[in-house]
Amino acid sequence: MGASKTDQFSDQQNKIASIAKALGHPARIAILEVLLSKNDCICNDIVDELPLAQATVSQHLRELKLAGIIKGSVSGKTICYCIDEAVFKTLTDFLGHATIQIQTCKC
Amino acid sequence: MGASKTDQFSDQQNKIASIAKALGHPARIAILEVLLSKNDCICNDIVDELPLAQATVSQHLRELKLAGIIKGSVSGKTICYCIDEAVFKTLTDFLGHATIQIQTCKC
DNA sequence: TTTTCATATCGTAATATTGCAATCTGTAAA
DNA sequence: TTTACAGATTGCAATATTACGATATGAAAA
Repeated sequence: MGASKTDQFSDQQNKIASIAKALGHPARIAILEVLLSKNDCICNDIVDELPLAQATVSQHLRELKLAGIIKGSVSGKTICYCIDEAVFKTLTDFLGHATIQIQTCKC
Repeated sequence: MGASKTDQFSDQQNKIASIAKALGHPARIAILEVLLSKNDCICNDIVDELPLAQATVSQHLRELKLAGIIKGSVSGKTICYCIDEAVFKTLTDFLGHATIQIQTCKC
């Protein structure tokens, strides 16, 4: 074995996990921060601001795209990356609901 | 290479990423859901409710513990696991701030 | 003390992720 | 067209994660 037993869990659980997983790397958090801080979100800017090679950044962007967190649209010679608020919200909602349910620990 | 270049990113970025990473597996989402749904959070219950072997569940609990998301305190023969609201909040806050900053995409 | 039960840890195999150089693709300028 | 540039993809090596059987640990019950 070694592979995740994703089929044993609900779609909801897998969905939330995959979004969280996509956020589970400092480079991807850094990418989001760059996207958030700019109006014009061109990939080259991101590469310039990260301590990683172009190929690696492109790969991280792919992960974020696969999880649905960002969307990229071709804009001439460059690509415009934007955050998809809706998908982002799936995780926020889960965390919100969870937080409400947290009880004072009896132990 | 292959290892994460964590030292190239800020403590904040690493912290948020590590919490998100810990949530990045459906089994760990399922574990949290079990913990949230019960007042008495004994590990054995968790094992019973997950489609994974005891050793595997224990390992997932360890990951959540390492990320600071849950805390386990020995309670006689069993262990009581509880969610740490504060650490949980670190991610919620990041997502909250991010959401506010999201701008309508110009592209 | 021996047994039993709950959980952790170890060892190991399968698979996934991370990172980068090199290369490919597609667009716009020359 | 050729050139140049922005990104994506490929291939590969290093490392990390996932899963589980087997075993260890530690506490209460017998």
